[in-house]
Amino acid sequence: MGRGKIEIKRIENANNRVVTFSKRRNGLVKKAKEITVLCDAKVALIVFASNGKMTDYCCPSMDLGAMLDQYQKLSGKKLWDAKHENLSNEIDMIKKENDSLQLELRHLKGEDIQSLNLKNLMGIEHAIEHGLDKVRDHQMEFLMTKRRNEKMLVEENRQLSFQLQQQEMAIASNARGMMMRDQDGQFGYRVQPTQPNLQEKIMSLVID
Amino acid sequence: MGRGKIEIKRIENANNRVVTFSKRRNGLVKKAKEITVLCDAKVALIVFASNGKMTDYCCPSMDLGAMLDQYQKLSGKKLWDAKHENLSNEIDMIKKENDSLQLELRHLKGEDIQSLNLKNLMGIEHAIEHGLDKVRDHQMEFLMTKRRNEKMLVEENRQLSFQLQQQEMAIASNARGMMMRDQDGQFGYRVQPTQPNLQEKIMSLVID
DNA sequence: AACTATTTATAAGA
DNA sequence: TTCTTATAAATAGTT
Repeated sequence: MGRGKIEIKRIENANNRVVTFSKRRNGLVKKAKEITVLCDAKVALIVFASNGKMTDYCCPSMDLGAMLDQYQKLSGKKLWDAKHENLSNEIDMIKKENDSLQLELRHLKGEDIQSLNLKNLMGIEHAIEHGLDKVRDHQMEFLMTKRRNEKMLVEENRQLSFQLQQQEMAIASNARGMMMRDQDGQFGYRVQPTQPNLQEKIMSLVID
Repeated sequence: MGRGKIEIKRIENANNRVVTFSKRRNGLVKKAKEITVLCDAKVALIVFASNGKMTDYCCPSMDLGAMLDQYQKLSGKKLWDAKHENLSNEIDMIKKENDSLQLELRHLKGEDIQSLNLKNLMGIEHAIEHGLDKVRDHQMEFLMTKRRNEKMLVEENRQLSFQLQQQEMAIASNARGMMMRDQDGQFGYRVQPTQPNLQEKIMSLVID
């Protein structure tokens, strides 16, 4: 339908090919619209040019998603259902793993053990005992740390008291000389702990 | 293009509509194929007749699924991606639940407890102790059952031995009379336990 | 992008 | 549905 007849094979001249594509694509979309209106048909059309540019048409009465759902039903071919199935299978797998974890957890808590035989029970008992040992070991570490810290606190207190006492004595012995020169009492003494941050550190450990 | 010009509006005569649909659908598919070959284009076409019957065409160089993937990328519209997202989210949720179960499990086994504080440790200790109690209770039930079964076995043995002895005595006392009439010894005695299935039942319990 | 000679599609009829 | 055919529509090559 044109000045000359053409064979239906790839148009080698790139420019002609692009022009023809443009004309025929428009014709195709027009025809799609026409059959939609004339015949109550539902049409979905997607066209990619060789340069990747896309044109699409979908009848106004149904969106593409619905068209494709219908397509899958009628053709039996899977578009996204296959991907869905993969994901669903993965969900099933994880759920099963989850269930077995939950069961193992309940067993370790002594629940749902009615159906277990003696061998299983003994295995679980050993696992629990082992866990208990470890947890208690760790608690013990905590307590040891606490005790060490308490000892350090006590020692620190002792040193502080000692220093305080020494300084009070120094003040007392100097008081008389000071009284002579410092009428306003503007020079005082501050008591500084030897390791100023240590007490805070220790307290946080003890409270924890 | 035909014997007369027609307006592009729904064809009211049902028969004409069906006929026109058939002709134009063929034309549409033909044009789709032609542009595919002539212009290196990728075309997907789905047509539903008003009676629901479907026709589809997809260029040979790309399957419909790939076409639609591309469509989603280029158009930004979502076809199945939304459904996928839901499933993916569900997977993430279950995986998280899984992880926390695994962690709880490891804690009960005394693993990965370095980061726990004393309060958590004590909670876990109590859970473990409780579980251990329950498991041991249940083991104890097993052992009690076994012991009961052993007693029953012993009692059964005692009765069987007694019956055996009695029958042997009976045989011995009748043996002389028998010898007179039964030269071939074809008549014998079978020892039957009083409850033939009991031993098997008990054995299965003990072995379990 | 427009033009137009031709081919192609198809509406109506059988 | 299919075939036929007159005619409308699409479009290949040209400008």
